[in-house]
This record gives sequence, C-alpha cells and structure tokens, in this order.
Amino acid sequence: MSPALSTKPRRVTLAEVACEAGVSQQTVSRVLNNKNEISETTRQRVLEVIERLHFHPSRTARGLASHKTLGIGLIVADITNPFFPPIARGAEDVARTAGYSLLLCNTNEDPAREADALRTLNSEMVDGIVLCGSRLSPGDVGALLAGSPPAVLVNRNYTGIGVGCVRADDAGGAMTQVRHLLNSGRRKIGFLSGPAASHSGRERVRGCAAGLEAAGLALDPALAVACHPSVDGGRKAAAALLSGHPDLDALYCYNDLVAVGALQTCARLGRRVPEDVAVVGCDDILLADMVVPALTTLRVDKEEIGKRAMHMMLLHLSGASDYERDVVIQPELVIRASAP
Amino acid sequence: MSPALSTKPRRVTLAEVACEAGVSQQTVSRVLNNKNEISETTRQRVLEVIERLHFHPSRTARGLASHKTLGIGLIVADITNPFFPPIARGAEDVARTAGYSLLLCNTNEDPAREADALRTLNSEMVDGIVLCGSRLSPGDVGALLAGSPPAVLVNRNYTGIGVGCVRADDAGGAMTQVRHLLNSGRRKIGFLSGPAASHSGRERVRGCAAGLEAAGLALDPALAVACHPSVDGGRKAAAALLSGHPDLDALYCYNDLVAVGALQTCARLGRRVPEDVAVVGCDDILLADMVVPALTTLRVDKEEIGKRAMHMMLLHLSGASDYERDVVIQPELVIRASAP
DNA sequence: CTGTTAGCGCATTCAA
DNA sequence: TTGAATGCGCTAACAG
Repeated sequence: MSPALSTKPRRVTLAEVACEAGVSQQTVSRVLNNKNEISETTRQRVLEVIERLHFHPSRTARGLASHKTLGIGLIVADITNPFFPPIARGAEDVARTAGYSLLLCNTNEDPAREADALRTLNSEMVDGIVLCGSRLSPGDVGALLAGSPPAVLVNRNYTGIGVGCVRADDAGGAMTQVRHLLNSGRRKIGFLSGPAASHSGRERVRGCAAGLEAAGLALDPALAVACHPSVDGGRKAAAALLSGHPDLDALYCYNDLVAVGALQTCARLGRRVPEDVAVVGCDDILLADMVVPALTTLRVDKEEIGKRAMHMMLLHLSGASDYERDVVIQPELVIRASAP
Repeated sequence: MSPALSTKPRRVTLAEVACEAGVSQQTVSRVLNNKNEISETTRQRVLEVIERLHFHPSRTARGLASHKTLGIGLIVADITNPFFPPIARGAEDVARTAGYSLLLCNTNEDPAREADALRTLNSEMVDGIVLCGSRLSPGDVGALLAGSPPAVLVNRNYTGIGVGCVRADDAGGAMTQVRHLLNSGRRKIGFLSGPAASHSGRERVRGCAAGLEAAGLALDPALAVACHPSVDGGRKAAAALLSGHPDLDALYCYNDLVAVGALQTCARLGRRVPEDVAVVGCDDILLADMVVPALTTLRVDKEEIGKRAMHMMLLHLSGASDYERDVVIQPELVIRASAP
C-alpha cells in the first residue's frame, strides 16, 4: 500500500450514468435539463442512477457545449464600503434563484483595476456583468463593454451603453436634501462631492445646483470639493472646506461615510452640529442612525437595487427585450439630528 | 439588409490565431501558458496575432481541457455583516493576483442554504472553497466536503476537515476580555453568545468560562443567551438578559453589532454604560468606534484573515503540502468608553 | 419519445 | 523547439 496516495475519486460522468441506466447520453442530458420530451419511467430510472452514483454535471463541460456559464460578474468599487454589500446580497439572491453564480470583482476605487476586471470577465467566464459604482468614463465603459458579455450598469444614467441601468434618483434626492437645508434656514452650503469619477457624485452635485437655483441661489464651485468616499475622505474634505470657508452653515456629503468624517471634523474644530453646521449624508447605511448626532440622510434601498439589476440581467439573458431599461429607484429623505 | 440583426461577432478561437500566425494550435497554447519551450521569434509572432485579432482564450474550454476553473468559491454567512466584507476583499485581492476569480455565496445564516452552496460549488465550478462563518456542524461540513474541491475553513479549529483553517484566537480573545471586565471590578457578566451554530461563538463562550474560572468564578449557563449576530439580535438578547437578571454589571457580546444592540437596550432601560453596565463587543468594525459610548472590543484583522485563507488555498492548489494548516490570528483588546 | 453524430475551444499526451 | 492526434464532459442538431 502506498502511503496517503488517496486516489482522487474520479468524477462520475454523464456517460457512465447513461451506461449504467442503459440509455443514451442524450437521454440523461434531457433529464438533467428538464426537457419534457421524455417518458416518466425513463426519467425516474435515470434519476435513480444519478442519485445512486452521486452524479453532478460539470458546469464547465456544459458551458463549453452550450455557450453559457451560468455565472454573472459583479463589479463593485469596494465591498467594504457599506453601500455595496446589500447590493451584492440582493444580486446574489436573485441570481442563485435562477441557477446563476456571482463572480465578485473589487476594483478598490481604481479605474485601472476596473478595466482589468472588465477584461477578465470578458474571457467568456460569465454570461453577463453587473457593473456598480463605475469609476470609468462612459466612453471607456462603452469601449470595454464592446464585444463583452451584456452588462447592466448600476448608478449610471442609461445612455445606450449596456443593456440597461438601475439607479437611485441621485439628482432628485440631492435636490430634496438641499431644499431641506434651505428650508431650515441654511444659506451657505459646502459640498463634499465624493470621487470626481463617480457618476452618482456628479449627479448629486447637479441636483444640489438645481436645488439652489430653485431658490434663486447658485452653487459656488469653490464650495465643492471632491473626496474619497470614506470616513477619512470626509474628515479631510470637511477640514479643507471649513478652514477655507469658516462661514459655512451646512455640509452636503456624498455619502454617509463622508458625512461621518465631516461630523468628526466638526467636533474637532468645535463646530456644533447642527447648531453651527448642519450635515447631511446619503445612502442611510447602518451607521447613519448610530453616530451622534444621528445623520439626516437619503434612504436608498440598496438591496432592491441589486435585485433589480440582476433581474434585468436575467431578463436580458432569457431573451426578453421589452423590459424597462432605465429603472430609477426613488430615495427617501430621513430627517435626523444632524440636520433637523 | 435585415434590420438590427447584429450578427454576434463570433469569438476568436485559438485555431484561428494558429492559422493566422502559421503555427500549430499547440504553439499558440504554449505562448498562452508561458511555457518557455518556445523560440522568442515565434512567441512574438503569435503574440502579435493574438493582439491583432483581440483573442481571449475561453476559460471554459481551458477548464474542460485542464480540469481547472481558476475560480474559488467564497461562502459567507452574510455579506452585509461588516465582519465579512473585509475578508472577501482580502481574499479577492490575493486570488486575483494569482489569476483566480472569486465566486461569492451568501448563506444568510441559513445552514440549509450553506449546504446548498457547498453542493453548487461541487459541480466542478471552482478549484477550491473558502468557507467562512459556517453554521453547519463539523460532521455536516465534513460530509459535504467529501468529494468536493479542497476547502479552507475560516474561524473553525482545524480538525482534519478541509485542507486547513484560518481563525482568530476566539477563546484567547474572549478570555482577555473577561479578564478586563473582572479587573475593572465587574462581577456579574451576561453573555450574548451569538448563533448557537457558530463555532466561534462557542469558542468565545469557552474562553469566557476559562476567564471566569481563572478568577475562581464559574459561568452561569442561565446568563448566556444565543442571538442573531445583528443589532436587532443584540437588542432582544440584552432585553431578555437584563429583565431576568437586573443585577448584571457587564455584557459580553458575540460581536460589535450585537454590542450596539445591547447599548441601545441599555439606553432604553435607563442603564448607564459603563457606570451601571459595561459592554464589550468583538471584531472592531467601523461602527465600534462611532457609537456612543464607543465600544471596547477585540480588534481582529479581518482582511488579513481573508488573505491568509486564500493564500493557503492557493498553496494547496499549487501542490504544496508543507504549509501551516492551522493559522491563528491574534486579536487585540481595544479599550474604549463602554468598558474602560 | 429516444438514439446518433458532431462538435464546443482548448490542453495533454505523444512523436518528430 | 514544434506539430498531430486525441479527448475533457456535455449539448445541439438531426434522425429514427
């Protein structure tokens, strides 16, 4: 006996099942794929053999023969950003129900890595792509998506790129928030606008500008600073903004992480929130309700976004073509202590 | 011209590249796989054609021919639990660097779904599995892993199941925390011990018991209640515990989410933290430092766990066998206001 | 309803 | 250093 040479128990193949059941491979294949053109008795017999031999069809072989992988790629800017896990969860739920698996790609907010991820997924590994929080220009996305599997874009406006988009109404939401700030008497608002490359960031700034305009005001570009979408990014941007413009009485933040950073900077600088400075965030992550003061923010149903995006992808893959290609999820203003 | 019948640009194959370059398929394959048994001139010629034809090898075909998928499955209990995203990020980083993709499976804390995920990944879709936060019994895991791709278990003790384990020192960490509570004068500690099926939960309770014993005390089972590893789970468990035992002067919590729930319940019941009740959490998620009072907790390097687990997986896949099979990450006590 | 014949696009033998 | 043959495990297209 050779020691520990555990002969890897070779995989059971469809051919063996067919042989054992006394039918053709095709018949086994039909059972596997739930084709109804088969008699109940043979079906049962085949199923019995499949069970007995512990047969699992190889997805790889199926993929090669059918040109489907049953995999869908999910590209996110950063899975440790609380905005994305619910999206991933929603997307995975829907995908799994339909028999698809989710391939996760993290880009770490790096456009180059995002491009890489897109290219990797292009190697016929997936049937479709859900691209979240892209940091690439529409042009680059379009180019990278040419000849790639179909893609649904999350948080982009639909411009004919990909098979469709699912997004929160960023501009509308931001407008609502600015209106709220103005209604509560704020007049000089600073904007921590997030990654310059973020489409939703730009949309939000656009919404803010529209909100100001509606009140006869204008957005001063000097009061808008880009930042990394993290607590630390918020800390730094708030510090820069408040030191340059001590008379700001409100801070609009790209997301809740940034807003938390802004809160911390306000505390450090001795600015009371909301008395001196009101702070609003976006997304309504778990954290938003637990910091002090609790954040006024925009509640976005992130899991729903993930579900809708995946659902659109599956619709497309199933050959449908009469679906809504620009799904917009309406966020909801949640008023808490940071901006009452 | 038929309208919009966009002839799907058929994939370029290795055969075409070979033909175009005037070499055999084998030669192209060699270039693709960086075999060095090839002349520099042919290599360049082939590379040029690959470039020109935008050739991407099909992973599916490669997989079928080579019995490798270059995919690794990551099973997590809940990606929206802040404990897991850093693990996923670390694991994905390491995997991608080695050319592997990550297949994400969410089990939603459901053992049945976990078993399903394991079976799905068994369909030769992945070369390996990283199983995090399992809610299955060791026996079930062992059974499901039999005949499946190799697996690394995260947060389990190594018992010969799978190719190895990576885990935080749960028992040791819990002991440290209990010692800290005792040192600060606490004598009656309640335990919110997390999911009954969680291995790390049981380990932590074990560590707590050991910590008490070292001080000549015993863990009263009536003071340990299981709970869902979420804020809401913590709220409920704390309410149950505090109402039944009003004299508790400390709460040990399974993780930081549970601890936050406990804080909320304390606030609701008018128990001051830490004056009346000290609260300690575990994991040191972002939230821990931002709630009021800030949580005393155990810092666990989650990204490192993900990296180490994936690294072990890759080592195994590369044929190595002389690696450490039971990697233990030491957590660090972080003392904050909730239990000074 | 069932079987037969062909591949899917590559890597893995060999042999030259 | 290169090439030819063979097959991975399954589905597709056609027969019967």
